[in-house]
Amino acid sequence: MSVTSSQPRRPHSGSRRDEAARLAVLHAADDLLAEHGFGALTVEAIARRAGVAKQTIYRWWPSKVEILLDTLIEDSTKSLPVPTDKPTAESIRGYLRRFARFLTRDPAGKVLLALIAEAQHDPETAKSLHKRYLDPRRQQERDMLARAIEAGEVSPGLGPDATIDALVGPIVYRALTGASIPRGLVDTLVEDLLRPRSD
Amino acid sequence: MSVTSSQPRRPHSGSRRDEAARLAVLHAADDLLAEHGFGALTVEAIARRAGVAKQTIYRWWPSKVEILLDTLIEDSTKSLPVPTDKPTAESIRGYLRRFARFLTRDPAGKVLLALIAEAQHDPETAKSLHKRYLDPRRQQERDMLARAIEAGEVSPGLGPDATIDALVGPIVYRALTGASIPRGLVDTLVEDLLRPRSD
Amino acid sequence: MSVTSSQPRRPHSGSRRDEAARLAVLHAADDLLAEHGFGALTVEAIARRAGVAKQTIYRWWPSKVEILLDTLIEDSTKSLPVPTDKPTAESIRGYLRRFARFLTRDPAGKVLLALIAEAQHDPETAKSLHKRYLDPRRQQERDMLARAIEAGEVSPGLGPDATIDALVGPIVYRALTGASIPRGLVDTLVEDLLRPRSD
Amino acid sequence: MSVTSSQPRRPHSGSRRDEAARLAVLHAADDLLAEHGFGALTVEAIARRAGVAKQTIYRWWPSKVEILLDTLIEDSTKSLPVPTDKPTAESIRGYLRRFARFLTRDPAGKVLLALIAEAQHDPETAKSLHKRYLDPRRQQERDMLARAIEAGEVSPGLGPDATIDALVGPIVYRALTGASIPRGLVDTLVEDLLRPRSD
DNA sequence: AGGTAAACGAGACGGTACGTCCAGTCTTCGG
DNA sequence: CCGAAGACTGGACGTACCGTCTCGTTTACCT
Repeated sequence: MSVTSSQPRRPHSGSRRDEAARLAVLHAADDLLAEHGFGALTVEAIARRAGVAKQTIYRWWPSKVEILLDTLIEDSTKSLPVPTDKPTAESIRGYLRRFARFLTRDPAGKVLLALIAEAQHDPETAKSLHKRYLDPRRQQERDMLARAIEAGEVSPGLGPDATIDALVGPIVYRALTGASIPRGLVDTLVEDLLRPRSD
Repeated sequence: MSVTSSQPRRPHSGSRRDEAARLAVLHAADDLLAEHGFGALTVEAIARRAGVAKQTIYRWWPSKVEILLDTLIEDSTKSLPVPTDKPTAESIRGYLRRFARFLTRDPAGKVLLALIAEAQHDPETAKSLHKRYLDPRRQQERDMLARAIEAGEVSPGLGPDATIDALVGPIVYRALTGASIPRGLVDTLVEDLLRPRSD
Repeated sequence: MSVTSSQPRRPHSGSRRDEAARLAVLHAADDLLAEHGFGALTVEAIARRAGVAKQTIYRWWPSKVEILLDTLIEDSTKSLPVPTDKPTAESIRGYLRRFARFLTRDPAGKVLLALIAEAQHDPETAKSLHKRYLDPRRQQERDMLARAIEAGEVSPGLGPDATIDALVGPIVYRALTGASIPRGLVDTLVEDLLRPRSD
Repeated sequence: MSVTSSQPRRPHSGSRRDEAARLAVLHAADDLLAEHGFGALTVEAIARRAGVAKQTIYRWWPSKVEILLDTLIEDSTKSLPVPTDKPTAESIRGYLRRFARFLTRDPAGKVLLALIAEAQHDPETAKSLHKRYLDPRRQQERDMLARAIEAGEVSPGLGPDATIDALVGPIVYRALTGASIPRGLVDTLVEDLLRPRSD
């Protein structure tokens, strides 16, 4: 018997998790958020759009927040990596610019804003968002900052977390209030907060 | 003697808007948000708690967002006025500290966070929030800043709105992520962003 | 403008129960049972068919069994009254014949069979069926029988309930098993069970 | 009968139908019906209880009705045989008494009631119930009756099926309505219906 | 002083989404 | 090839709120 029908033609798999369904749900959630806003983001709508039964969603995700977290983590790992190579002020500025762009342009950025918003309404969301997204990312950002300080590139007047919040906060806040994020804002933040007067 | 009846004992009024009902709704909304979180803040629950018919709410407020805006405006006018008297760096720092305290301690601060959150989900909320709260307050903040600049007290490296966002953003962001706002953060923000290096 | 629109034009009433909705539900349930069988008799289908919201059903009926009981009581009061006037063997025979006809021909008869069936699956149904239908009707039947005995028309060899069950049981059983109920069966039951040999 | 292999030590057999699984399903169905009523009798629950995969059930039984029919046939063959030996009125009365006892006491009797009930809801069940249980049994009962008539033991005023229904109907009906079946009822039915007035 | 109009509480209504449960089908994997 | 395991679509369940509506009652204003 030869190699016949080696292409993976399977309507849906069976005893193992259906990867196609997983992706369909993730994309459906993303698309609905982008196209019709958070109000349209119901589990029923996701299921409808993904061509999947509601139960399949509830089997794998405890809530729609976790779906969004999945898409956010996947997307932001790809399109918004924290720099690990050159610990320079320049690379930090680049990261913040990409972050600003991510929040205002990339659909995945809307997902983060939506999750921050949802976290205000629901403590469970707050916990998940921290544990699965904010905290790990913050750790990487702290590393980035620590290496830049060690290299003598920057010397902030605040502790690591406060410094990062001072940089990131204005960007997030403007995104949340629908304002654009001008290049000069990021530059000035980096300039004023990472290189204080006294040297 | 006897008839005292100075207390407003009227089962319900008649042909004019019932002020007692208005206050009952506002307080019910506030209380529910504080006690049981945003999830419990349904129109039905507000009506139940306020001892008011649902229709009475819909008659006067187009949505529960407007209820929250009413409470927010009332409360933040009282407990968080924008300084108008002395245009000094010190008074700006004081304002920011009170703002930080408002967001993290005052129940009314939670209302602002909830509205910023809701604005991510619903454009109508975003519009109302800007028009009725953020924009007017921002105008006062711009005035405060302009007078301080004119008085030579501060000289920020950014335009007015960007400067204010750079100060306010970190505070809001930390509040949104459930972090405390240390005194040093506000001080350093004011120091670094309002009195940049002289060159 | 005169007496115009004295006819009761009201789309739906408001604060009082909507009689039109009540009837729509009852008829929808009846129709669905008749047209598509018990399997199609879901609350959702009834709501759909009646043009009524599901909640309107749950507001007034604790279960679909109670809906069926309502239709059954209403219908069988009309089309299958227990004779109250002439306490003769003939009137009893007539009643049994109408009962047989009701079970096999009248759509409302199917409702009774369905409820007897459902009572086997669910004790709550059994309780309701007895309390609201079987018991009151049985009381009337006992009265009918007692008066006939008193009048010397009949003299059964069994107690009242056993006698009635001996008459009614075969009819119900044949209906349940999809058999027809020949005239002679009813006649012979009356003959053999109500007028025993010894006199 | 050879090796008997009385200890049932086989985890599961392999290529032939697993008798242990078959029995486990049958008993699980019986037990669930007896313990938790018809409502608990879902295919999933049977599979769970029997320690068997759902598919194993669907492979061998087209529906849960057929499972119940299997148990019913097996049980009622054992505990409720139709008399074949002595064609007397007495043996018929004995059979009816055992039948009454079967319906009200034996768990397997509940299975028959449940199947009669289910047949009202689903035509497929009605067909199966007749074909596999009611019709064959009825044939035996007709034989029993015919032999008794031929022997001059009884002389009913009705045709065979009507006669049997007149005897069985009251018993089934009382069982369906949760009533007890007094000894005198069976006696009187036999007396009045099988030995009518001599004229 | 009486009549009218508005606001009130109450709550029924048609809807939409929730999260759960089961039916019946399908696929994988081990024996 | 059988059976255990279990993922999958589909659809009904009963609940919670939504925003709209109508009822009957209660004032306040305006003739």
